Amino acid sequence: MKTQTNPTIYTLAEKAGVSAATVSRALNNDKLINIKTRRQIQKMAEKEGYKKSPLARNLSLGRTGVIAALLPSINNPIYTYLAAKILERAQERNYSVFLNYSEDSMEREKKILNSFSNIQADGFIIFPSFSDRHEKCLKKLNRPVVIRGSVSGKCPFNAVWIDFHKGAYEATEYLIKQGQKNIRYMGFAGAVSCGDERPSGFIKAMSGNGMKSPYKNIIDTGFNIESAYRTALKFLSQTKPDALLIQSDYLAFGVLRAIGELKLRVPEDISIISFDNIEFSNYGTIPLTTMSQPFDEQAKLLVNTLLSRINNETLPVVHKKLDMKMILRSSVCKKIRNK
Amino acid sequence: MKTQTNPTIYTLAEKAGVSAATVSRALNNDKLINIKTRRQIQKMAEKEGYKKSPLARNLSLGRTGVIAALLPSINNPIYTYLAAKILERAQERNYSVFLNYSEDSMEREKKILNSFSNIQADGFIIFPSFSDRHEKCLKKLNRPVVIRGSVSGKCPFNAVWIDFHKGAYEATEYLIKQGQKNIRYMGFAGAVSCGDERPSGFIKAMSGNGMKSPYKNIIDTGFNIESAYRTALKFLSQTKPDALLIQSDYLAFGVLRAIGELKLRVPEDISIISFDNIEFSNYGTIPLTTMSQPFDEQAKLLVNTLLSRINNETLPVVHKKLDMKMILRSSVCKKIRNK
DNA sequence: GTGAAAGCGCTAACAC
DNA sequence: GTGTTAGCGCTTTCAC
Repeated sequence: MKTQTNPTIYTLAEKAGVSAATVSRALNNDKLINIKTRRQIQKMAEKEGYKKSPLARNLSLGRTGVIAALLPSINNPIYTYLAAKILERAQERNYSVFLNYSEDSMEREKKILNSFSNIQADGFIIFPSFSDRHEKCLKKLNRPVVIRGSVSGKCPFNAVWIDFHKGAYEATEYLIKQGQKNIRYMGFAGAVSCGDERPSGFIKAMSGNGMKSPYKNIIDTGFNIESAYRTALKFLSQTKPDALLIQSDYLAFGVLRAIGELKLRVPEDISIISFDNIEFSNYGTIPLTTMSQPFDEQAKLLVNTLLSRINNETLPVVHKKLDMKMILRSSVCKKIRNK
Repeated sequence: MKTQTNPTIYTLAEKAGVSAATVSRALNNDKLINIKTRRQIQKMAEKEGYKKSPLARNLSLGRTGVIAALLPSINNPIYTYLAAKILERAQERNYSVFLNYSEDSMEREKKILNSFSNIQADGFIIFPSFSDRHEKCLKKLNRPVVIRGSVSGKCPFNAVWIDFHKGAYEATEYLIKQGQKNIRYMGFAGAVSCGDERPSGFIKAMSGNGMKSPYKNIIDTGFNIESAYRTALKFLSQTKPDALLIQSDYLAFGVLRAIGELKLRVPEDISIISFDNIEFSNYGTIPLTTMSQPFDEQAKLLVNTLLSRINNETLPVVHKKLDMKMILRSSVCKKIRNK
């Protein structure tokens, strides 16, 4: 019972009395090989506990078997969740994923993007969070890329994104229908420069309802939860809007802290709708009404389009927009006006 | 300006008029190579945009360059955060990480563990969440393992864990000092079987203060946030304890929803301490007092001990216990008794 | 239908 | 101090 080294196609070949090439073909279920020998070899491999070496395989195939991903943040669960789903999908297809997070700095985002040309990956998944001016950089990669974010029709890369414009529009309309008048949008202003269409959806709904200067109703929270908290604390101690539309559930939790400190009640004093439908949004003191984005479908789409492109570089570029769904919970109420 | 294939040690060797072996050595900064030629080759590699192929390197070195990890859950941010930190540390050392989540099923945990013997990895990081009876299974792996969880002194694997016992003890003592009397512990009972020492710390503190039958004060919430919510809703509509000690911030958010629905206030009606110090615990309507566990240090320790072991299998087994720190926030108050 | 042999890009034992 | 060579485990072209 000695510790023996793992079986390889050579040891199998020897045992089976055939060549290594035959074993290789048989294990890849190559139709060229006689069905009987094929089965026989497969059975024997199974029995010997044979495991393909991805390393050797990939080296031989001239690929790396890794896809590199750039995501915005480690703290917002939507991204770690998406990352986990991307991982799962990729692992199913025998790819591994090299994860990177830009966190809250444009410099870091650029740096990582540049470092991507040093890392050999078969393809890239990019969530731009500070700038959409990455084209030259991504072109230099010289490898398939899929962007998670809205792009113009002529963008040469695959892209999948969420219809935040429509989502924000619907959410705002809903608030208005509930009798809310003084509504503010809160979010990271920098996101607009890389295709965040929530503000524009908000503005469209507000102007459509005859409200003046909706642009002034947009408040920059900064990128992270702490800055959202601080901004909200300052803002809400001066102003008492009826309702808030918040860029993400994540930032909403920052705002909620400010609301709690100011002894305001949700939704009686202030209604809230946010975006994403992270698991936490359904828990905590007040379950949040939110615009849900599809997780599994999105992750699947991201890795599938990328892998198809990797395996066939001549495929046409695909741009795919996904819809949101409103999840009604307890953070919005009907506004009763007594005047 | 044609698309040329990447430089290899061979193309470099040719250009430099030396052998490939020399290039390889120079790039590994091997002292054997004349310092001048070394620098020269390094410079040229830089200039030509040479990138080492990890595939070829690892194949040659007879390793895979991957470490496989089994974590409990994709939803509790503490694990995704820890995962991200583990990833970072591993990437620094040129290892990639194969992540797996057992989610809420013992079957899945077992299945993944078994599948680990099929995946060639250089080492394993295991967070047991349902059972600690994995020894035979882990032994079969025949590779270095580090366990994140408490183990007995004779456990043959590396392990690092958090001193939850002490943490729970201190948290409970603190509640008692604040005048809380009727205190309950809520958490996933199944965790005890794999070394969760929070309940025992809680019991020790409670009995030490002369409270009778502290065992009855332990409530099983199940594994996930939804079951924690349901359990709390049922429990709290019948009983009104002074304070709750909750196994994790994550589960606390489930409990908070129940508290919110029952129109109870934190901390006026009920005080709360939980564990982990995830980012969310500092936000939401009420910032949570929590027992913080070290993230960065933990991740570093996990991958460092594993990698040392991988590179030197004769190293002694290390068991390392990490301390918690109490983070005072707003979910606990002094209990004023009027009687 | 199967085998021989070269090649993927690197490392390391051995020779000089 | 540097070169030669074999080898890591697989795929695939070309022969037979």
